Amino acid sequence: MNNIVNITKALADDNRVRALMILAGHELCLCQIIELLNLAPSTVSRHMSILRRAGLVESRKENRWVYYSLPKGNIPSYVTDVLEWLRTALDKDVQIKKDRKRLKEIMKVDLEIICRRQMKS
Amino acid sequence: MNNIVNITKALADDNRVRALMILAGHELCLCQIIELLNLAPSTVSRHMSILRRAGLVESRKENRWVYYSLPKGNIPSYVTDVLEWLRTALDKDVQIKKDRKRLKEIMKVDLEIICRRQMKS
DNA sequence: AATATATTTCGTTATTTGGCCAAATATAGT
DNA sequence: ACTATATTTGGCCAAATAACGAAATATATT
Repeated sequence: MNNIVNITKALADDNRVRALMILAGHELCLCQIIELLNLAPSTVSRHMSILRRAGLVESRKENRWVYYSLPKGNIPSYVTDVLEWLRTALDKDVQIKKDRKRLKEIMKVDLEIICRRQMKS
Repeated sequence: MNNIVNITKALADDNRVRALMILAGHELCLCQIIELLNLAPSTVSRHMSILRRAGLVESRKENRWVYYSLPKGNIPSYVTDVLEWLRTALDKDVQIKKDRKRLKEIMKVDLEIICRRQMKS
C-alpha cells in the first residue's frame, strides 16, 4: 500500500504530472524540465526526486547533466499501468498539448544555453 | 488535467484508498466505513466527499443513512481505468486483506447498533 | 410538534507540502 | 588546484490538508 500511495502522492501535483507527461518518448535533462515548468531549479529537482522515489522516473548522470526518463526494464506492472493510464487520460489535455509544443522549441536550443539562462535569473 | 489531478489527489491518502477498496462489490453505509477506518464521523464524511468530488464514488441517501458505492453507469473511462489499476495493485496488500476480513465482521452487525456505538465515543 | 439519530459543515489545531533562496556537492575544463 | 557550471540539500515561509469536537442539517419515530 505504501508503494501505491507513494505513487498517487507523486501524481497529486500538476507540475509533477506535467513533467512526467513531457518525458514520454525521450529522456530530458533537468534544465529542460526546469525551462518547461518555469520554476526554480531547486524546486524542479525536488519534484523529480519525488517522482524517482515513487519509481515513476529514472535518472542518469552524464557529465554535468542529469537526464530523466520514464523507467525501462524490470518495472512492477503497477508502475507501467499507472503511466499508461495517465498517458491515455491526458493525451488530449490542453495544458499537455501546449507543453509538447513548447518542448519542441526547447529541444532546439543547446543545453548549455538553456542552463546558463537559468543561472542568471 | 484538473479532472485527473483531482483523482490523484483523492487517491493520495491511505484512508481514502482503504475506503475505496472496501467498496468493491457492494455499497456500504457511512457508519460502516467509519467503523472500519476508526476515525471521527466528520473526518470520514469529509474523506468520502473528496472521493465523490473526484468521481470515484457515488452516494445515495436512504432514510437516515447514506450509502456509498463505486460509480456505475455512464462513467468516464479514466475513472474505471484508475479504479481497475488500484484494485489490481492492492489485491494482495496486507492492510487491504485485513480490512476485508474486518469488514465481514462489521457487516454482520446491524447498522443501528454500529451507528449508536459511534455516538457514544 | 418534539425527540432521537445519522450525516455534514464549521472552526480550530497540527502537520505536510510547494515554493524560493542560499549554501553544499559533484563534475569539467583551465 | 582553481573556476565555472549543473544539480541537490537545507532552511524558511505561506498555503493546503487531515484530524477533531461542536454545532447545524436532514430524516424518522413518538
